[in-house]
Amino acid sequence: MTVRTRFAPSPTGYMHIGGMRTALFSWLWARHNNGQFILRIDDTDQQRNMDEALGPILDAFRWLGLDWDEGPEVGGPHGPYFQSQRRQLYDAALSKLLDSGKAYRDFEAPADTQTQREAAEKEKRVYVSSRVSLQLSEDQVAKNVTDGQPFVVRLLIPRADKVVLNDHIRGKVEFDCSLMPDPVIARNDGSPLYNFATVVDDAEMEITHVIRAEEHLSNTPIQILLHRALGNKTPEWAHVPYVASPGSKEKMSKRRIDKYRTSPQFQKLFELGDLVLSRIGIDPKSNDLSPVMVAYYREVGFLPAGVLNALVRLGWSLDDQTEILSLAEMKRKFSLDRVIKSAAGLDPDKMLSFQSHWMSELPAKEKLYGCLHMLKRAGLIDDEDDKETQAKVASIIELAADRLRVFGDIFQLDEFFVADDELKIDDKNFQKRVVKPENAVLLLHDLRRRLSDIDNFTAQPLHELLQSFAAEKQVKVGDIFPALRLCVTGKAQGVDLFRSLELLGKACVLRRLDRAIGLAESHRVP
RNA sequence: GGCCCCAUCGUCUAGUUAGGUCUAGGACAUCGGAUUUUCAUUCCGGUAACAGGGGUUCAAAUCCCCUUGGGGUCACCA
Repeated sequence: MTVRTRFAPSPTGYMHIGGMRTALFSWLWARHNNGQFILRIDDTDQQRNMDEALGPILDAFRWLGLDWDEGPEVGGPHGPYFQSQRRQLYDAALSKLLDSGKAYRDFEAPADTQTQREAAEKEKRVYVSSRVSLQLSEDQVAKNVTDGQPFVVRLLIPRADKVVLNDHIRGKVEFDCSLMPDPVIARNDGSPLYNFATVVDDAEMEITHVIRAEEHLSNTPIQILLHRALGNKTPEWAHVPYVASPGSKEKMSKRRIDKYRTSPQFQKLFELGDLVLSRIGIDPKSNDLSPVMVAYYREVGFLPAGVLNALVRLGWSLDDQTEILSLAEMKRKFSLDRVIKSAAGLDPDKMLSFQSHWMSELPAKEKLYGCLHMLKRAGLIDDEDDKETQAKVASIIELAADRLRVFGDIFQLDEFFVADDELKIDDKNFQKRVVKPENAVLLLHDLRRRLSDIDNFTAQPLHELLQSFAAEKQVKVGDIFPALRLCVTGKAQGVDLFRSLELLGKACVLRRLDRAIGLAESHRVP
């Protein structure tokens, strides 16, 4: 039997990071078993712009490299893959249930149903459907229908039964049917509801394993009952725990983003994100893009491998050691029985650590392209394809080394891209190391002269020059290096100073030095 | 509230199915130390957990029960 799994998102306009993890598990299980992964769009209740709503979801899959064998854009033998276009299937299944008496038309007014529900709640009694419409004779039902009496179709729950499911992750779970109201499976106009459409589609698409989030566990007995009523072979189930927000056990949610913003666990991620997004023209305070969404990580400059690695280790482990896994390895080694049962909180720190690892593994060329793209978006370079620009950026990346965890980190080296008079100088440190010390400006004046005299403006000679300069002036290198750094990069610390000087070039270094000295002097004489 | 699910370091987890090899292992974070002109890296080391209570057993993180805590779900949403 070929394993067939599916992911069935509703087109919401964004891809949830937790949903992505569920999808990953589902994809992994299919691929691990050389099976098929199907994407189906649950749009029974949507009337919005499909491109806008579905685009980001497909983009997220493509970005992470999770392909689908059947679904939107690729089609397949069980299409269409949009529930809104599969009405005939649902109609047929509905007639079948109605004809066999396994479902019934319920003419009870919604208000009445609601009242009973509330009454039951008030009396602390379990609510089950009144089934008054079941008393109606066949003729009466027919008459009601022709009269246009509104109704819904409900599945007739076999109240004497128990539903036992053997979940791949949760083990044996039992539900008592006597406690279940008859669920509505179709509206008056015959349009199907989620539970019903899902069952019809899962059967028609020959899904063998339904791998989905834990919150669907309570839907499962209904779906099993529906499969039985329809005479389908019931698929196997695996209910994956949801992804919780950092430091809590609550399901991560787009709506709580403002709360996450102030959570200490999320701090680093938001700081990083804010910095990068504001550079590339995305309002970081807008909630259109947030760490709840897959797109956030792409925009900030995460690698698919980093995100994937973080996601797969959320609720799944291979053994007591393995942390780093490529997609290919995951595919080989994934198994459902090693998925944990409890909800796991997303850990931004660990995510960033995975990301750092995969960034360090990335070939230089790809690092270059990623950074070029970022710089271009921020307007810090004009032409991504310009050879000279590429060579410069490549050198900067090499300088940055492991400081570059995400592509957006390239902005922390913006001193190499901004115009001299736009260089921002860390004022607090500038005061401390340049303005306040008695001899600093004097030393810098001297140093400037020496620097302008040097012909071979490369790291090694520069280093030697600085060293002998310090010795000659009888100052500690620790006094002069930081001051110089502040003047030419604006920062108190950073990448190798001498290679930075080399890269910036003599002219630029001298200009910046002049500007900084001027600034320091004007500071001093207020 | 009903139903269902879950419970090991701050976090992600190994160990639970087949009780002993667990004085509970790893990773991230954190704190020291070494390296580094600075920062980052790297290396070395430290702190840190079986929710509580009862059983069963020679032996319990592991099995059973209760309590507590956390979560999900209770729609003519998906």
